[in-house]
Amino acid sequence: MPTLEDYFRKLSLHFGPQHWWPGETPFEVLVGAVLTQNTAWKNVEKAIGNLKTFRLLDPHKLHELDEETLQEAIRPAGYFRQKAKRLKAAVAWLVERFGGSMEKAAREETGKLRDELLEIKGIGPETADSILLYALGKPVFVIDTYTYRVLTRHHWVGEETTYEEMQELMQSKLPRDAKLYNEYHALMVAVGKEFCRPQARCERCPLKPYLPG
DNA sequence: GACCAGGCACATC
DNA sequence: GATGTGCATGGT
Repeated sequence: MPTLEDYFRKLSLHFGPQHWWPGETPFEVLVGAVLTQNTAWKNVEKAIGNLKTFRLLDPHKLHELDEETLQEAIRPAGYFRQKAKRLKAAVAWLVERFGGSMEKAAREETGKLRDELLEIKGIGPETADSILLYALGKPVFVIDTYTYRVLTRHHWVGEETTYEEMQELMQSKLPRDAKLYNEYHALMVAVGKEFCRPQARCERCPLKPYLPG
């Protein structure tokens, strides 16, 4: 019976290094984490490209920016009215709590940061954990729709398992290592995209044979 | 033209 | 507590 570490090795061999998160700075990762909610990354790239073009990809700039202008800039990412509000809320937290510095934020304790992020309207567990892991380097395993699909299809967990339970499973069975969680989650997305779509053909999935279930 | 995409908050029973 | 719905653009 394969272990989660076996899965990691198989995925690494098949897909190679993933170089996640696709963003140049911690703040860009935070912005991307909000914009990618239920949205293809391709669309997020356009939105972030707009922000860069107008030199708006900066905590203080975004904090001062009016919401309508922000909406227009991020329109390609979809749900642009909601996301403008959510981004403003996240940026306000960063500016007011840490003077806009992701480096300062990274020095705060992980559990405290997670609680604070979850209090922000529009930031749920996945967005919070993506920020913690990929922007702040905290050892937190991110569960997303692909991770959920891979774990359930391979019978690691049942369909009804909650976010926190899956996260706890991954973290309890793997060493507490941000680099490992980073690469592992990225690989989950890679295998999920190619082999674990809703109507997927699993024949060539590198994770076969599945666990018995 | 359906279906899907690195979710989340809120309404209603 | 569980179940349903709105949010929106863009690629396949």
